[in-house]
Amino acid sequence: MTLGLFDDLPATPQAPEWLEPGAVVLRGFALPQAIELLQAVDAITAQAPFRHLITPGGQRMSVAMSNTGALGWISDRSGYRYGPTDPTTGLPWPPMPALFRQLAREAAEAAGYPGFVPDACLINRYAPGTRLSLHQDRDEGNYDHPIVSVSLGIPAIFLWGGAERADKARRVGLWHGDVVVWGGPARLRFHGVAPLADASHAMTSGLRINLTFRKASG
DNA sequence: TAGTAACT
DNA sequence: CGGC
Repeated sequence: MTLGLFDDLPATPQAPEWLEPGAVVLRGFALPQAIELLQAVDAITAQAPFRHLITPGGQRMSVAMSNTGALGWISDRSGYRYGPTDPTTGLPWPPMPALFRQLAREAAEAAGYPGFVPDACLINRYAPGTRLSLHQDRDEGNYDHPIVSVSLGIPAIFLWGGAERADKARRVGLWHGDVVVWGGPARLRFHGVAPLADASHAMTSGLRINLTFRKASG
């Protein structure tokens, strides 16, 4: 994608691409806010720095993570959970910017989930080679609320699996500005990210930034 | 088990 | 694969 000067500029408003009932890719949905979103990520991660979490099995995740909002997702040797404070600093996670909340609500509504009010935004930073193996989002209080995932920077191949880990995963390209929303019958689908290819993007210093919005409590 | 090794 |  090093040649794709205009890869993040869709020629026309894009039709929603349904992966299955309940799950949709909104191409370019976050493009108008991309610069502001990335500026906010810089401000947030100046307070809650990116770090590589450890899985319960003791392995270092290749994705660097931070959080914004009342709750943040964390992993360590004792498990996965949401918590109100950053284990690295002991401070509350930085408050979620109104722009983030609004984008998540609008994307969820466009996907058929009106009234989404996220209380957690996991910020994932991917460098070339970074991956995220297939998993389910199962650490939230209930599964009535959708997941909203915003892609910024260099492209990735999203792995869209099934209800069981062994199900074959579909490979879906995600570019700067794309937003994936899944909920309802698709809420517990396995998903992940293939190892990132080398690429560059002017707005992210050659990285991919992913914002994943969830309602973790309530 | 949000990762890895150790296979085929 | 074994501890939440």
